[in-house]
Amino acid sequence: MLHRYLILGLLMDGPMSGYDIKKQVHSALGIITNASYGTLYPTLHKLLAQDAVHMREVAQTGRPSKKVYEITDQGQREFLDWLKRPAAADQVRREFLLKLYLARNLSVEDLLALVAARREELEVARKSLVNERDGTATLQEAWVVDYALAVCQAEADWLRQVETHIVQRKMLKSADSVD
Amino acid sequence: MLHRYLILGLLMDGPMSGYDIKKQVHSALGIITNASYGTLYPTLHKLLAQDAVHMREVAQTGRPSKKVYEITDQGQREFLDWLKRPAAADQVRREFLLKLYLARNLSVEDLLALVAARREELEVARKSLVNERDGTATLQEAWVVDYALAVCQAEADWLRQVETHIVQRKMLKSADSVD
DNA sequence: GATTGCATGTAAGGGGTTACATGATTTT
DNA sequence: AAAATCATGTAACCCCTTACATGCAATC
Repeated sequence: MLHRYLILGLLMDGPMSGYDIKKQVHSALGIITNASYGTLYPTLHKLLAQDAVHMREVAQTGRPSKKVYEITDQGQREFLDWLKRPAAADQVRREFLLKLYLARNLSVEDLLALVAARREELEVARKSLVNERDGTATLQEAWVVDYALAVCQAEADWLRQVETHIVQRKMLKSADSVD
Repeated sequence: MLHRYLILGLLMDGPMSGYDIKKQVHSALGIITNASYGTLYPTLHKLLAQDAVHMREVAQTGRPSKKVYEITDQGQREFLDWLKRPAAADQVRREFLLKLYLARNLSVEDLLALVAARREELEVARKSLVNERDGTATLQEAWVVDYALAVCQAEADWLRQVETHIVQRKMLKSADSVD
């Protein structure tokens, strides 16, 4: 469903091919979705069958011909309706959080290793987001990147706290065993 | 896949029925997943068929008999292997972010309404998280709630910035039209 | 007498990923 | 000669949600 509106929304700025859409998703929207061709093309076909878009084939010299999709009036109406409705709750599957919750079964050392690995991942993500932030062309793109940066930073801060808890508990335990 | 390890992880603390698992998911793990019976029972059946758990039926007086699942050695190995592997990347679908990205097509008033609605939602979520935080029994539960609170706060702060941008742009526009 | 809690499940469908398949052209 | 870019798609599968179906016991 999300990808239906994603496509309609991109087509609001002008006709595009499926390939063009994929490119834009990959470059500017990775924070929102990782949609692949296996999602994008079938969704376009569905939109076409439902007259939310229409399509014309454009021949090109030296390149395969492409199918350019254009949003219809009906499609525009559907998109604007969706846009004004309050957003559905985010669906986020956070494997790392689950691991942390279930980590009673892990030694303190393994736990710290898990946390450290996550922090490194976050740092890598943060750096690439900072780069991305410099290349943002529109205000909207900047908002999305800023969101990702804010969440990234919040998780990093939280992780530092978790790390402190773990270390404190470790010290308590060793104090116990010394007594 | 997530729910496979979730179940194995909960069974590491002792045998449980599917119903027990559902209760624990609902009370302590709502931030991580909202798994319903439609996920939990079939996953248990799969785990059973693969000898990661075994099951015995326990008759009860005055209540329906229940099927108590216990993790096997093989299941424990599988779980601990998973726990030590670095976590898979979070899978996300953030509808609100998508709307904001595509909101070029919205009037400033509608945009501000969208943002305001989101801020209210966040405030409601924050309050219920603060309550939940008070009721946490284990360190792990507290970590999870703290994570949710941190992300919630980060998004609220970011939204305030976005709101400022929108208002500034609005003022720029009206200054233009005065000239 | 109605609702909530305990306890189990299935069926249909939605939304998505991964891998595969094809083929020309341009760049390295 | 190999790899990347342009361009389209399908098939199989996975995970999960929603809605439905059942039935007894305890509480309000």
